[in-house]
Parts: sequence; C-alpha cells; structure tokens
Amino acid sequence: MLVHNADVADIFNRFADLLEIDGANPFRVRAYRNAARTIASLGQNATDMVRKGKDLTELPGIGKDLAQKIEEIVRTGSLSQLKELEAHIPGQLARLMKMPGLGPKRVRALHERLGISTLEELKMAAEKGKISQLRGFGDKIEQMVLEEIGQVKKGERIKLVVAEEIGNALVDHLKKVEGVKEVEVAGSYRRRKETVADLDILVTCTEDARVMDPFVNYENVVKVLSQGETRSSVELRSGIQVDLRVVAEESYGAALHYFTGSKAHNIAIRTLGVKKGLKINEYGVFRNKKRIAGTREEEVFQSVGLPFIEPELRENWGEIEAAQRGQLPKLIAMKDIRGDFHTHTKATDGHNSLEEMAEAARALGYEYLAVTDHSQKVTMAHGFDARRLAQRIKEIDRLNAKLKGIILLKSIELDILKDGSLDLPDEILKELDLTVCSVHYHFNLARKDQTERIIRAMDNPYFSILAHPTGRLINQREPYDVDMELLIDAARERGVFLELNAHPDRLDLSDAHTKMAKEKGVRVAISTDAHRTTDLDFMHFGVGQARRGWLERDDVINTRRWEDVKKLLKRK
DNA sequence: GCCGTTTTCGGCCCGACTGTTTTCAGTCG
Repeated sequence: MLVHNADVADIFNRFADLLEIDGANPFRVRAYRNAARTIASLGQNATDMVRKGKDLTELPGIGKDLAQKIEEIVRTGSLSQLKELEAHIPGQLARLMKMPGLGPKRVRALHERLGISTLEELKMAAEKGKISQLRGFGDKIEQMVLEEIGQVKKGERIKLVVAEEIGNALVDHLKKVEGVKEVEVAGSYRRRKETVADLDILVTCTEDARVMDPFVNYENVVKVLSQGETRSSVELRSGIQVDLRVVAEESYGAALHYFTGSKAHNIAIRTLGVKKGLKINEYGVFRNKKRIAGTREEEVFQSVGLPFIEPELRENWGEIEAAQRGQLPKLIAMKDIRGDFHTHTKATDGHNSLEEMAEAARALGYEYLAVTDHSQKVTMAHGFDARRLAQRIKEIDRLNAKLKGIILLKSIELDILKDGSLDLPDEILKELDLTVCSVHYHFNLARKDQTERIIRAMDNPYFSILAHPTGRLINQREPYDVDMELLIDAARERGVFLELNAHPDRLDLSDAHTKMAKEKGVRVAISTDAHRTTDLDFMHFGVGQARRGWLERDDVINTRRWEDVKKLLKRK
C-alpha cells in the first residue's frame, strides 16, 4: 500500500480537530497540525522515507511519538488512536468547525447540549431556533448557520496568477484613496506560494485618511465579513477573501513581516524574540513595553540577531537556522534570466510564429530562445515528425542569419513513450542544440514503472531536460506517481537537468522538489512552456517558485550565456 | 506533543473583531 503524504497530513488534521473538540491541551493540538503541515510539504514521500529507514525525528516538529504514528499510518493506512477518539467523539463534528463562527468550543457545546453531530442535525436545530437559545450563542450565529449550511466552503486555494490579477486591481483601487501611502499585498502571495487561500493587504496612510469605507465598498465586494478601525475582511465576487490592515508608518516593517508569514516562521521568530526578552507583534519590537524597532522589516530580523530573510524563504524550513549560520542563499532574480528553453509556435499547438516568438524574447532582453514544438506522438498538437523537424532546423538557420541580438536554439519537446524510449530517432536528434523531454501519456503507471520509464529515457544521449517532471496541473490534475528522489539522483548521474515549468497552472517542480534538486546538486532550467508571446511573462512565476526552492543563480542553467550552457549540456 | 546555550520539565506568539456579554470568551488569522 502506498500512503500519500496528503493522507498522513489528513489523518493528523482530523485527529487535531477531534482533540480540540475534546478539550485537549492546545499545544498538543498544535503539534499535530504542525506535523500535518510538515508532512504535506515534504519533498519526499513519507512511505519511501519509512521504507528507506530514514529517521523521521529529524523532521522539524516530529518527535518520537509522532514518528511512530507516521510509521503506523504508512504501515496500516490508519491511526488506531484516531479510531479510539472517534469512538466517543463523532468524526463528523470536525466538519462542523468548517462553518464560520463555529470553533471547537461551540461545536462541543452543540454536541453536548443538543446532541448535534452532523451538518444535517445542525441545520434542523437552527431551523427550530434551538441554537440561539444556548448560552454563548445568539441570533447572529443561528442566522449564519442557516445561510452557510448549504455551502460549507470547499476551501480551494486560488492560483497565484489569479491572485496577482485580483490583487493588482485592488491595490490600484486603494492607492487612489486620499491619504494612502504604502499599499502592499503580504501573506502567501508575497511569499510567492503557488496557490493562496486569501489576500492580505497592508496599508499605511495619514491619520485622517478614510481607507475602510472605500475598501468595503470596492465594486467587487459581495460580502463584508468584518469591519473595524484597523482591520476589515471582505469576500470578493471571485469567492476570495481579502483582509485589509491599516497600520501606522512606524509599524510598517513589523506589520509587513507579521502579515507576510508564514505563521510557522513568525512563531519561530517571535520565540527567538522571547528568548532575548523581546515581544514582537505587528506593531513593532518591544522591550519592557518600550518600542525599540519595527519601521522597516529588516529591523525585526536585526532585533533577533538575524540578517534579512527573503519572503519566499519564510516557511520555517530551515531558513532561520541558515540565517543564524550566515548561510542564507543569495536567491536568483528575474534579472539573472538570459533565455527560455521551453516554448511553442503555431506550427504545433502555439499561437505565434517562430519569428514573433523570437522578437518577443528579444524584447525581454533574452539572449536565446529554444522553440520546442511537440513531437509526433502528440498528434493532438500536430507534433513534428522527423521530416518536419528537419525543415524546422533549416528554418531556424535562415532566421538566425537574419535575427540580431537573439539566438534561436534548435530544439523540440520529445515524448517519453511508455517503454522509456523517445519518439524521434537519434539521427535527427543529434542535429539539435538541446531537447526537452516529457510524459504526456500513461499517467497512471505504477510508481516503480513510471520512475523506471523516465530514468530509461534519461539514458538516451540526446535527453537534455526533463520537462514538467510530475505532470501535475494545479487544482486540476494530481501529479503522476513517481519517486522524485530517484529521478533527481538519476539526473545527476547522467548529467541531465530538471525543468521548473513556470506556467502558473503547473509550477512543476514543486518548491520542495526544487529544494531537493539543489541539495542533491542537480541544476534546473526555469522555462515558461509559452504557447504565445505573452506567455513568456510567466517566467516570474517560475523565478518565484525557484526562490521558494532556495535556488541561486548558479543553480539555474538559463542564467548562463549560451556558450556556457552548451558546455553543461555535454553529457558525462 | 515538541523541545532545549535560562534544558529532561515547563514552557509553548500575539492581537483584532464579533457576539453575547455586563467584562469577556470564542474565533480567526
């Protein structure tokens, strides 16, 4: 049985929910939630780690007890203690906590005093007006239950590209408000997480500025969830929640740090503060009620003896320890990018010509562009056979003679067939500058077969870059089952590269796998998979993801001049 | 349940807003 990390995390979260309703020590509850987050964002499969005999207690927040529980879940697919707990607390109660306004205490009261354990029973009680009778409840909560019961939020996170569009429009709106100075979207958006749950916007303004009214009256607001002097929350038409915080200018840095998160990072920083006798909150850094810092974000880090930590690193994944050792990575930036290795034209499923793509790349300041139209296996996209590829090579030669300031590279996106062979013969591949190779069919092979298939493809001497290594589409298609650790090892042994696909629907490698590739010494190509000229702008999403994976300029091959990339592409 | 240069017990981040209250608990981020 293969237990996925998401399953382990789910069991821990359910256990934490029920413990909370049971009134357990809140820190114990937190330990389970922390563990769930750690496991969910792990680069490797927990099942594999157990099988390979790795010490799980080395993971942050995992001690002896939780390590044993993970092993039990991996072995049996379930957790006996969860079943025991469910014997006296109905598991369905956890779902009630998804209702706004209902937390563990109120859910417990509903269960103990009205015998409610399901959403259906909750609905019936609300309809009969029983809920508002309970001490600690009232009409508002009963009303909210009736309104929300049909639509318990799915809680789907939105893609970064959508958040960017919504956030930019809202920032423009707020910047027009009189007296407003700084407006910044913080939260997981600023950390460039691949999806975000909500938007956190931070504003500084003059004392007499009225920001909350224009915010809650923004044209796309469908619901005001709360409104106060310094904080308000709204829901937009798109379903996303936006929180606005207004802070004084002197608190801007502390607030920016606080609202950028992650929560785990903030807790770790504040704990460091406590050890130094400091209190850190969104208003500043305090020693004995005296405010000693907080105007700039750097000051927060300084106060606990650390250098500035880039937002993308703030996940408590080791960045604080790295900062303490003076070993923070110098993260790659957009300006380091010199080209794009994965793009398409209208010759297959793209929308622009070769020349238009080249011009667009040059306009971005790139030095080279690899146009990688599909190969014959992908019939849907009119993939190239050897004859058309030979024509394409000549066409590129002609264009390169004409083009100035940009080099078009001869390339193709090859299909990795079920048996691990590539779908065009070596005789034509040897004429190319590089290849990107990808899986488009047979997504549901067994883990071992999928892994071996891809490694076999890497054995081909003309294999250069493994494109979108897991095939996942965010919120749409799960990754195919593959042992990424083995793939990364295989890539290093063969001197090939992994793509970090920058398309915002893919962002494949994940942040954790990107970090793993770096730790194992495998270099990455950040590529957009552009199907039209404007898609070349996706590069910044890829760079964001690369930064989350701790990549520096030298870890990324398309930060190099083409002459230097060529040397790297030579197989060992 | 985790964790450790105030260590193996006793801590564990911090504040805003809401609803239900007469001073605060619960929820949320």
